[in-house]
Amino acid sequence: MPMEQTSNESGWRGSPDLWLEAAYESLLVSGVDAVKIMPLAKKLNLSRTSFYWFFRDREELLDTLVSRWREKNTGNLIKRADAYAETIAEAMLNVFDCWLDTEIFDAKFEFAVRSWALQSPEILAEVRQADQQRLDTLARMFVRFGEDESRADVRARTIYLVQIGYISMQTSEDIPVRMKRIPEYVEIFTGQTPEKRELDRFYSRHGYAE
Amino acid sequence: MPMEQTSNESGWRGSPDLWLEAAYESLLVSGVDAVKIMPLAKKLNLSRTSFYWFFRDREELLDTLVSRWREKNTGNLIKRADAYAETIAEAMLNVFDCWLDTEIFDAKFEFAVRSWALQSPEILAEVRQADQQRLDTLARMFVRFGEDESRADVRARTIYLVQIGYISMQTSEDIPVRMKRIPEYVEIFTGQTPEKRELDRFYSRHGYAE
DNA sequence: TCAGGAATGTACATTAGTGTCAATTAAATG
DNA sequence: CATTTAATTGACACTAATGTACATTCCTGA
Repeated sequence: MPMEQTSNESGWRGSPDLWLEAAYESLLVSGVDAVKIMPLAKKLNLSRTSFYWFFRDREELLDTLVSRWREKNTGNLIKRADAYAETIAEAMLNVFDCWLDTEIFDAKFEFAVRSWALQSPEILAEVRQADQQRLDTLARMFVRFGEDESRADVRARTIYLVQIGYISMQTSEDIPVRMKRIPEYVEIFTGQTPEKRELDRFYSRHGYAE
Repeated sequence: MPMEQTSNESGWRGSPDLWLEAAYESLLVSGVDAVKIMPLAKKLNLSRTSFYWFFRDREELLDTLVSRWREKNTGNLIKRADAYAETIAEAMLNVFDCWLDTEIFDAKFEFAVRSWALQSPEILAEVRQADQQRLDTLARMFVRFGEDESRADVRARTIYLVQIGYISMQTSEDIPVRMKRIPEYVEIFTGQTPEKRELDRFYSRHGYAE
């Protein structure tokens, strides 16, 4: 039976995942220009050159990071927007899951990639494509609940832009503060007041008691 | 009479402004890590070392860029939000001026600085302070028109976040598209439908005819 | 017109990164 | 236990950037 190839399960110290994880962390806290082999090696206490055993070059490492981002963030957002809901308010709350759970949507990762797009046309193209997909999905959600196309589009934009804006602000308020604002956001975004039971379902799903 | 010290008015080829302008452009199109003396020198067709006549070092150049940003963007946004208005819809439209006129608010500059904040705690502190000032001003605007504190706060956030999000998306739609969306945004943001004459005043101010 | 300061350029020393290669070490496997 | 394979390493060659020292050029005003 083959051994699991993740991390340092095998007696050796290094592994692609180890380097990738270190790269991911550097990207998040200091941006793409900090993702350099030398500093990563120092962080991992490995010789710089052993990196080349796992990756052809720095390029390849960065490409892997992008794939990771694409799969995680865009994928999950679309899933949430398409999830079952009885009212538009409930659907909205489903989407809000993304903004509260790092497992579903990685905001720091998102910001890091968007900043990266500034210096790389290829990344910019990736980001634009993601934005388009996400906006389309959100607009579709409103149409599903009877909003007309043009209105659905502006509403989708509002929601999405607020979130991207929030991410760009890099603020991290504590959960209670954000939870308090939720009903008001739902109302502004959908034009509908959420039912108490809808909110309760949402709060409980996030392990939050009023 | 002293000669004007801007640009290359004075028979010399170089000047602080020349370097600063080149730095500004590089920052905008490729991010702070592209603001390096060697490439700038190449761009300006000057010897790299003559830079040191005008600036102590790279640090000093970057500091100058930050001051520029602080003065332009935050300053003007606050002015717009405090401008005279008869209704909240009109006030909102005043603020929208920022999002349509590069002279008033430099969105690319804004994004570049925010991305820069990722790798520099000092810049992050600057950005946070700016956000706070801007949000406060916007909230004050809503309070002025009778909104209660908590509601004013969420509304201010919504508007501001949408704009920051828009900037982060780095999309550049043409003016007609954006203009079409304006009335809907006003409605979502303020809860009030703008009067025709208010919109007309806004459109004409931006040289746009329906 | 020429002295002196403003601006530029050349040469040098240093640092942080990149990637290649050949030698070596350590685990897994027969 | 010997062999193979996976992973690690140090030495080398290279590039792009930083900043300093010093000589040179060019404009300006006395």
